[in-house]
Amino acid sequence: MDFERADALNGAIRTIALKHRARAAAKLAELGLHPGHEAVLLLLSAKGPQTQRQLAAGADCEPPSITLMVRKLEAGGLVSRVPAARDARANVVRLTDEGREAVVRVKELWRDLADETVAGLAGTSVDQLIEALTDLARSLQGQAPGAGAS
Amino acid sequence: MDFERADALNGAIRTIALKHRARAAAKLAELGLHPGHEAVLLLLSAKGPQTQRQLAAGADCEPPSITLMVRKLEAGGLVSRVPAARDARANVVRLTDEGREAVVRVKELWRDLADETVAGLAGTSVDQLIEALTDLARSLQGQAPGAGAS
DNA sequence: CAGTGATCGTTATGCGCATAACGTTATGCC
DNA sequence: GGCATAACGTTATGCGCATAACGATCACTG
Repeated sequence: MDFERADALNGAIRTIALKHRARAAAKLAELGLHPGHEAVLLLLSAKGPQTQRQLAAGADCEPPSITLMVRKLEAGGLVSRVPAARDARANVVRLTDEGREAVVRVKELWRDLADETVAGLAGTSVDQLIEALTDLARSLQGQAPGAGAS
Repeated sequence: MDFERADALNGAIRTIALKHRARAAAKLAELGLHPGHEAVLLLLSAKGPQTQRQLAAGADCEPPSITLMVRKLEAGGLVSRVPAARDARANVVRLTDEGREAVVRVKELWRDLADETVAGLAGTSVDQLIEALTDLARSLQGQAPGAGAS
């Protein structure tokens, strides 16, 4: 790939990441949340109570990030942490009733964000975009860190 | 858009942003750089010496971020800051000779990163991907923060 | 049963990025 | 010229995310 195409690709990813995150942050702020929190809440909503390790894996981030996010969500009353029954090292995180209400709003917000995100597309259909993005995301997710050109 | 598609879209963007950034960070670390620095260096390389304000606009970030990045790049000897001739408030940032050498390596790195990024694609062509991403990036860049669904 | 290694979670630290508040300089209007 | 307003850059602060180092617990082996 020549430099111009590479730069277009990398630069577009950078721009998309920044702007999308900024928009998400603006919307989440109305609920007192920050970017990343929605991933935890939606995961808990989709897959039920789970340990912080599982949350880290599901949210594509590292355990220390989960520690802080869960602490904030707990302080906000959206989530509760109880020691795991069979493993004294682990905590099981679950949604509170208040958390379940918040999830409803987060889901609406999440749909609004997606609508806004695709609102300005010029020549790309939403289906094309989603397919391309999910393909890329899956590719990056599974890839070993040393793959590709060296 | 239903929630599942919205979540696929938003989640894919989040994953792509995280993984792409992590890969970029790993590569840039070999040059003693951090994510974001490459954007500044490539901008200076492409558009010549410019003020920090212009860098902020070109790199899609805010002036305080530029202050710190430029400071680090200057400490690393890749960049020099001189007071602007016609405006005592502004600094003009330019590449040093060492910075120009670094740009060469950053460009190679940037191409490698792009190659790795598309290496695992399943059903999407590189051209489709780049077109979709640049379309989306341009859309997000120009959009007013309040547009779309409310 | 004792000891070794892996695993869960936390703390410490560092960077990118953001917003808010501030000092300094430039520019517009009168 | 004098003054209000805007613009450039910096500092302060806060969050997400990362890695590295640590204590506590589990699981596996001799």
